Amino acid sequence: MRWIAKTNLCFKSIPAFSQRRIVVPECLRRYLTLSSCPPEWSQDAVFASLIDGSTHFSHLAGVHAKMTVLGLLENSFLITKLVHACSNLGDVRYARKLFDEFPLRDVFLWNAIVRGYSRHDMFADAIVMYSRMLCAGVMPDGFTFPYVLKACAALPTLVIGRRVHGQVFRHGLESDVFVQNGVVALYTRCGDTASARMLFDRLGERTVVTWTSLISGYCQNGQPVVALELFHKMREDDIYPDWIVLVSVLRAYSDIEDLEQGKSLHGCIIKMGLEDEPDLLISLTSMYAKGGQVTVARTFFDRMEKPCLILWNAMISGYARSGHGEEAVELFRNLVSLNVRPDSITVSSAVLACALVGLLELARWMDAFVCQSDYSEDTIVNTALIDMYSKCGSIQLAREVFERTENKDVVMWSAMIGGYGIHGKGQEAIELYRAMKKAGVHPNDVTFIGLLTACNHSGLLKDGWHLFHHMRDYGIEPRHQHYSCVVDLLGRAGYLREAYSFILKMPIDPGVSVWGALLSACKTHRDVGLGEHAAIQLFSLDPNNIGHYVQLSNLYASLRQWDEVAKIRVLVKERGLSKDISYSSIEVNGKLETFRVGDNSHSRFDEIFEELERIEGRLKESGFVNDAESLTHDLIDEEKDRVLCSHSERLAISYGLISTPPGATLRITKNLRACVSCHAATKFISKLVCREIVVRDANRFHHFKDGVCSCGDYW
DNA sequence: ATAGGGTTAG
Repeated sequence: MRWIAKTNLCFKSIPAFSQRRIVVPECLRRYLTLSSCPPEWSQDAVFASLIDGSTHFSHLAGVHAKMTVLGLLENSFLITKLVHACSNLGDVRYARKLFDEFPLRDVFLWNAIVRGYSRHDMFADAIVMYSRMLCAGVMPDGFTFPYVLKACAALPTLVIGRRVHGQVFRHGLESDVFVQNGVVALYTRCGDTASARMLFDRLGERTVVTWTSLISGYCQNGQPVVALELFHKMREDDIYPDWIVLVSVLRAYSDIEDLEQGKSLHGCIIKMGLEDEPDLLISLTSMYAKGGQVTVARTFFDRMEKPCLILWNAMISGYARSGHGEEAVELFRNLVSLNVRPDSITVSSAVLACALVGLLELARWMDAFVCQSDYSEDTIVNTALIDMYSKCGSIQLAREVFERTENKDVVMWSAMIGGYGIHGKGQEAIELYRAMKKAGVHPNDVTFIGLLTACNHSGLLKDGWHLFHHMRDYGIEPRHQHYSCVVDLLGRAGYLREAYSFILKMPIDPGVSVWGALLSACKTHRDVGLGEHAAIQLFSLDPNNIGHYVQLSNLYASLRQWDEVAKIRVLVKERGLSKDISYSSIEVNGKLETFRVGDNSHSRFDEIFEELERIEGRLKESGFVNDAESLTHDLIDEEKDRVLCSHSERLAISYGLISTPPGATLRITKNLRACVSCHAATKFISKLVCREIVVRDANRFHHFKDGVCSCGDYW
């Protein structure tokens, strides 16, 4: 008894100690070595404390051994506690062993084992144990269902979940808040927000958890606006938000791209004193990064001494999603060098970032990384790789990834089809589509966007038209993108009137993309009347987008209507817009060099300019004439030549020619669409210098070889 | 003992 007194620990203080979850102290461990318990002690209470105070599985094993010696294994209360503690400390198998060895199981013991499996994501086992419990004739209670429902929510279908929901009624638990929260979460997690909403509306009692389930459900099913409405209703109901519901609300603001509202919520979070909640910090990081405020996001990231993987992922994907590909790749390299193990989300975000950067050499590095990682078979990662390679200019390497992946889903097929699309390989895209159907994979709306784009870029009017009408056979309702593809298709081919009447017959409001497609077609075919009509729609729908003004101005310029061009320039100035600066980048030795129009800042400018002049001279010799239609100013011919020759694309080509070995492919990326004159010149140059030149413009890829372009002058 | 959240591909 003396050792107890010495440590100032009397029996009364044991429960307090167990609640604080302190490591089993030495004194209690010594107790385990005694052969019997002092008679005035309650053995049960001491062992309960020992179990609760264990912080390592080895402690529990010791306690279990002692219980065996003392013959305490008949006590269902203690066994339940042991099972519970074992699963908490990570050894569900040991918990199951204890469970199996104890034949007289009450509802508490059953709950403990179901909970153990559910908490460790072993959902099938949780459901199996639940059904065995029913077979054993034990009545589930209000604690059983939350665990079981959580397991059901993780299954891909609602079949079992619905059955369990029925059993909730049979056991009279339809007014238990915890159980009902589980049911609401079940339906939202399985994507059935309608059922979840119906249940929610009928509930008598709702806690912040109930609201959170539904709000996050709407977020995950692409209805952030509804999620936000619900959040405001929740506030009207005087439910005080906690940090978990705010996670979903931040995501909703991020999804509707309303950074201002997000910022003001951030202010509230600071006032509520929740800013240091690590998991809320992840949401804030993600929101700011996706919203383009990468510097702010980065300060959150840097604030953490040891960021968790999800924070890494949020930062990397945030960089990528806001167009900061290089920063994303750099951060991914940081992670790798710190020996942090990436998961499939990290890797797919990094692959997405590489697609954005566009360097083929970087793409190959990323591919090699994936191949030696745990994710070489991962469908999502490989889909990202296919997209990456096609955006980095190599449709062949994209196809290799496609071929080597075993499990192809619709998304992967669609990515490959879309890849052929932006490379102007319409026939290949259609062939692949046939193969996909043959493989028993059903197309979705994205598949058709890829197909229609492919038809567009290859001028396959009939095929595109046919495919568009084919969508309905699959029950797919066309979206804006599909309609704009068709308008593009008709418009490029010169069927401007048909395109316009097609727009008038659309069942949904034609948006920016549809009118944009029409305007662009009017520019190609120099139809001022219809072009102006399209432009007026665009100016009211999307007044701050400089691109529409440039398009209309170019249309006027192509018809030499300089007065109109000047009017547009005034309009642009009035609205305070400025023209996007055009630039081209070229990949040399795995590095990007960027040029703007008339750029003379490069260290090798003299050599570049010399090469440029040499090339222009040879072009003229072979009869090439610069087409001035893409200029918006009324210049004399000589000036036009000078401006066109110093277009960023030509500077990039010249630099490529002097800094790579003869015959090497040149890979160029432009931020805007290819201009008519440079496109024609590049075709000539490819033949003149016997080089393949790959140009990625804002829309698609052009492969120049032997004087022709893969786009067939159709872009 | 219970339920809710954050990061990926077209």
